[in-house]
Amino acid sequence: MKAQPLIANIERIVPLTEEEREILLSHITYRKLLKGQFLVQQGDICRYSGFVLSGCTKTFYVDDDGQEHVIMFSVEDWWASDIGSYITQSPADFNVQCLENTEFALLAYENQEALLEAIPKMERFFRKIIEKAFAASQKRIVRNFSMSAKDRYLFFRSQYPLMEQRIPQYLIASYLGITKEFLSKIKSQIATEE
Amino acid sequence: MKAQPLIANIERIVPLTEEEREILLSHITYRKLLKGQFLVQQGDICRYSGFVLSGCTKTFYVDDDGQEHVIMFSVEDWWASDIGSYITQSPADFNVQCLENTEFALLAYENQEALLEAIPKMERFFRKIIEKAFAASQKRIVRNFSMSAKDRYLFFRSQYPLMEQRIPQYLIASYLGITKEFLSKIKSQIATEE
DNA sequence: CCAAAATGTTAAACTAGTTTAACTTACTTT
DNA sequence: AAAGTAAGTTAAACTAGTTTAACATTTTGG
Repeated sequence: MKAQPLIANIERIVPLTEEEREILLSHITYRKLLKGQFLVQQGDICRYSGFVLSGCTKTFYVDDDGQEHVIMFSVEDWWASDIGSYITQSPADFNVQCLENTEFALLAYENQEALLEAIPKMERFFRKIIEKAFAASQKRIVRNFSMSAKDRYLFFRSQYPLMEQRIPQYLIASYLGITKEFLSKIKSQIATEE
Repeated sequence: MKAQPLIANIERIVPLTEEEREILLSHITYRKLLKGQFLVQQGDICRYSGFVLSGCTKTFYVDDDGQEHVIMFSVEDWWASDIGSYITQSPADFNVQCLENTEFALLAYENQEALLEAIPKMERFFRKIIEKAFAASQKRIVRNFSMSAKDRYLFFRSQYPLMEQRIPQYLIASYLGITKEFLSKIKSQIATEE
């Protein structure tokens, strides 16, 4: 069944009965987007949280100078959305765009509300995953201040060893908060060290 | 009653019955710490989430070179803890230290579990505040990459106009990810502009 | 299979922010 | 009121990372 990875992901935190699984699935829709298409665009209201079944997205902000800043990548088994916009149903600060053809299990905002009404223990699931994401985000802020660009790159590589093969370097540079030219320099420096 | 600000804070998100308020309060303890004392220390397990009734704390990380990096300040009506450590009950990455004599309403980890058992809708409260904190954290990451130190300082000043009066400049510099010397330079630059 | 577009590299000139160090000012404590 | 410590300032020398620009390589679509 298509949503198997989503069910598995949820049940790692809150086990569900067969009935609950069915209720859950009745609140989920599916959508395939092509490479380049957007799940949300800056300024729009983010109507969906997307659980990635296959493919890959980038979440990014375009600043006043037109520069892109990647804040996260989402691959299989991760969620993608602009949470700030989703929870308040107000205009998004971020864009979520597909880097590959991407298949999502979508939870529309209204459906999340209905789902939490129907299965209150799902509150627990969402609380736990956001807690984890928040803790990770705080640590990232500290890394950005306490580590050099080179060390952040090495950390990224060790934390997500598979991402580098699917994501262009200039987007990884953006995620690390540096220019693609400087990442290129770092990489050649690492290469000559070895 | 001492915990009034906490009750008010919670009821802005989930209204409680009189009975629920009592159950809630039975899970709360109170603690006063002096300026300089710690609610959590890096390496310890964070046993409490602290809601600040009066006073002020800094949450910070000390890196391998011994440098402090402030990730947040908590004043009245804010929570303070190392969430990563609290939720997993594993060693803390951060310190929470009082910048003033500080009075907390504490929610011990075991008590949070019991409280969520007793009043399931409290899940909703914690989910909502963490969602908000996470969205804010993501935006902060982007600001740190897309804005100059001067603009980050001006943003901080406009977002938290009262903090500057209670918190030493060198800690604000740390929060902004710059040295105290550079913040000093920024301030004199702003002063001559006006 | 070719052309164009997207991605990646190199290097020189530059700049935002750091480091070091000396000095000033403001709090505490006695 | 003195003395010590914590906090803030200034300025010169420095460096991590940016900018610009030219070129190399890979991927993609027609």
